[in-house]
Amino acid sequence: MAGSVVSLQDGRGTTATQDRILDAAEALFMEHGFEATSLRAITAAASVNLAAVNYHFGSKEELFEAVLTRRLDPMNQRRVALLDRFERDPANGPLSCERILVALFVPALELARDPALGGKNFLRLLGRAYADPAPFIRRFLSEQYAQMIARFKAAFGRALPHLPARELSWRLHFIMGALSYTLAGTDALKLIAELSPKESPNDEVLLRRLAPFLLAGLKAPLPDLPDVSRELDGELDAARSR
Amino acid sequence: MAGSVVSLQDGRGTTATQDRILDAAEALFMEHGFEATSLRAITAAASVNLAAVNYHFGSKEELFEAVLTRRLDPMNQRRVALLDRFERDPANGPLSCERILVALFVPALELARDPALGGKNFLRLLGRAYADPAPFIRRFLSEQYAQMIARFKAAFGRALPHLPARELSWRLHFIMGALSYTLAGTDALKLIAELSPKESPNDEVLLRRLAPFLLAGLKAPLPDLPDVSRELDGELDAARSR
DNA sequence: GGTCGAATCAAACGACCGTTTCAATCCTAT
DNA sequence: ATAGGATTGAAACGGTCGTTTGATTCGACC
Repeated sequence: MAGSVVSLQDGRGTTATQDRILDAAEALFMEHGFEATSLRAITAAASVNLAAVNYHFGSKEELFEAVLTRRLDPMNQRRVALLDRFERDPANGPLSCERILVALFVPALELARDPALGGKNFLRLLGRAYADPAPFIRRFLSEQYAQMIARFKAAFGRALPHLPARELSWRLHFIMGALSYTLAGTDALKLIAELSPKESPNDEVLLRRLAPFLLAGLKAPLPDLPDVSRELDGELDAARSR
Repeated sequence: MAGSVVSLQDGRGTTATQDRILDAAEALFMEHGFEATSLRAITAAASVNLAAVNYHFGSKEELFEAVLTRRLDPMNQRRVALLDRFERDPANGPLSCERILVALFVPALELARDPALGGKNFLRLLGRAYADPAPFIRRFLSEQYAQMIARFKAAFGRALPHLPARELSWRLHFIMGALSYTLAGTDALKLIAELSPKESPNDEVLLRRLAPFLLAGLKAPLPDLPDVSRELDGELDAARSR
């Protein structure tokens, strides 16, 4: 029970043991997922006693949340802070979609780039968590993201005044999906190595390809009755009567 | 061992027991993932003896592959067949991106729509599998998808002759990512209910929103040095020196 | 220097896991 | 009808799981 009160042994509220556990858990959760990673594997990798996890974090689920919070919370705060700074900057008039997307991407890039901050491992873990239907994970993520998403939705809404709110919500959903899938990408790294053998396979070239793609999707004309939709109708009718 | 030879008890090469196992496994794998779903839970839900899975499928992993193959194989064959039909159709000249995307989406929609074909459950399971780094899952999926992806990449390449092959590969990757994430979507159904309370929350409205978004991304101008890229550079430099 | 809480440790708990075994049963083909 | 393979059944195998316990060590403070 004493573990629930943060230690004051160092300035950041965590002990060396807790940090070693978090580092090992981050790497193993990323590689095998939550369910398939055992506390014994984590404590062995961290050179720590098995009971230390339950002592310091309470349970395996709480450890998982701590792993996510450690990186996700600062990243989302940086995102909102960056957006605030852009919005207050009087030089550029109304905020463009490009700059909003920059505020969304740059903190993720900084995290991926700085090995001391966890780097690529964490982004892959985050992408996995996004696809996990476990209730406690979904609850945790939506709580963590709710504020940030709301802020960015408002910003995009001002940048795209002609876009109905409902349509914007969908497109933001698609953006977060493509982003998390791309970052989780077990295949993405392989793809980079195959396609760009000269570029070092970091997440930066990845996001630099993703941004124009998403921007075009964001600005796409309204799909009231676009070609693809009509063709979809026709094909589905044809398929139904086959 | 005898189970490895398919029974001839019915016309489709599977027994009623095997079908019940596949149905139960599909639902449970979808809900809890591969690792967190036990054979005991599957066999109990299927009202089948525990040993039946190892008898009929060999192992838990092979059962998982059988669950995927049952739906995925016909769906991808339908995709390629549809694309073939479009390409051979002399009426419409060179194939448009819209029609290629239709060939990619319609078989998924048919599967999602027909409850007898497994419906939404399977698409969610597929989305999960896409994000799973387990080696046997990744190997299986890339084998299953390799042919289909290659065919569609070639088709898109003809429809977008100005787009370098490398860029096209990236955008196809993004498309498959957004598609699988959206279909896996634990959040998507919730989003539909919130945004479109009048529409029945099926996958069709979902894909109808996704298609225009992805089409715009596909046709996006080349990101040689787009605004967002330059802004990204600037912001990253600024962040580095902070 | 002794005290007291925080932290670590080895060991065990009960539960559940995937898989195997082998006898009992079913179904088909002779 | 009956032989023989295909299928099902109950039970157990060895392991691993998350969590708990109770003793032991550590380190700051009066």
